[in-house]
Order: sequence, then structure tokens, then C-alpha cells
Amino acid sequence: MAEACLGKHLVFEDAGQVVAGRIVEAEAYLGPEDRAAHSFGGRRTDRNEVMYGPPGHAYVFFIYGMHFHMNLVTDAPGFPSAVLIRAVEPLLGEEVMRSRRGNPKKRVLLTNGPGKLCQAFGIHRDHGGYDLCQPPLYLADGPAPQKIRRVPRIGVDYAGGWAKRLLRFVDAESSFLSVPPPKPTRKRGAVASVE
DNA sequence: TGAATGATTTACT
DNA sequence: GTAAATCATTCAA
Repeated sequence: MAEACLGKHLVFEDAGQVVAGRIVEAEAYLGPEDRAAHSFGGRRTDRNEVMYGPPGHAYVFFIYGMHFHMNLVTDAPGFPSAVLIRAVEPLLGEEVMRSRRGNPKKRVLLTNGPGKLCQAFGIHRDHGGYDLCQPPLYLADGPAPQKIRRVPRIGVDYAGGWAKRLLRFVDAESSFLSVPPPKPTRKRGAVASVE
């Protein structure tokens, strides 16, 4: 599921401005069993409520007092799994992104991180729960990456054994990744078939 | 009612 | 490389 998100185009129409990006990095969060997920333990709260709803919706949350993250709810109602969008490549509205991000010198700094891309897209708390199948926030088909790499997730070391799981999917050829892949290993698959 | 913490980013040493 | 910024949500009392 998370793998299928790579290459898709994330489009957001807001205030007459249209911004779009190609997803190059995503992480899977697997419901009640995943210690790194907000839905761990089956706790159903106001914040993660949307993860328990139908798939295809946006789960946006505020973290660290200053950043937003965007997820795609991926599983059936009642099972809280989601895919975190960690990085995209700018396609449309790059100037809008640039102004929102404070005119960074390097184009890559616009969207190479979860908090960065949300700021660039202008996504915030109020967009949580949006249906991603229709405007103003939606996904469109795009070319799949030629080389997809599975690597451990980022920033979830506290998750015990789950931190080692290869639940992060990246476009190996993209230069917009939030963190460069650890090793140029070419071996993939052969790990937990969880998705 | 109060304290702890996080799916991060940025700046500074 | 290390530390600070900063607040909604969560856990404890």
C-alpha cells in the first residue's frame, strides 16, 4: 500500500493557488500493533479518529509544537493504518511553496521532509479528514519510480522492534528524500509482509 | 489540574 | 554534532 503511493501526485488547490508534488517518500503505520503509530494499542482518540474511518482520507496532525504531518488513511474502517507522506518533488506551484517556506536557496529544501512539505503545501490542522479523492486536496496518478527502496523508518527509535521494520519506501533515484537511504543495498523484500 | 513527550526543523557551537 | 523552539495530546494524580 505504502509502496503504491510512491510516484502518485499530491495536488492541493487553495485560495486560487494550485500546488502539486510527486510523492517520493512514504512510511507505513500499521494500526494497533505498531508501536510507532498513534493508533498503537487500539487507543481511539479524538486525534487519530480519522485513522479508524474509511480509507482515502487525510490524517493531519500537529507535532513538536511547530510542524504538521500528513497521512493517507489506507485500511478499512475499524482498522487504523495509514501512510505518512514524508517527501515530494515539486511539480506545480513551486513559487507558492517557495514563498511559504521562506525562499530557501536550494529547491530541494522546499519539500524534503514531512514538516517541510506540509508548510510548502499550506496544509494544516483544518485539512485533517479531507477526502483525497476530490478537490481541493486529492491524489492523481503518476509514473511509478523505477527504483523503489525499502528502509527502516525515521524518528521512531523508541518503537522497539518496530523501529527496525522496513516500512519506509523511497524512490531511490530522487534527490528530495528527507534522509538519504542507509545502504545502497539491492536486496529487498524478504522481510515482514506487512502492509 | 498539572507534567511529560513527540511520525521535526532550524540554528548555533 | 548538539540543543532549543513550542504546543496539542496524553498520562498521572
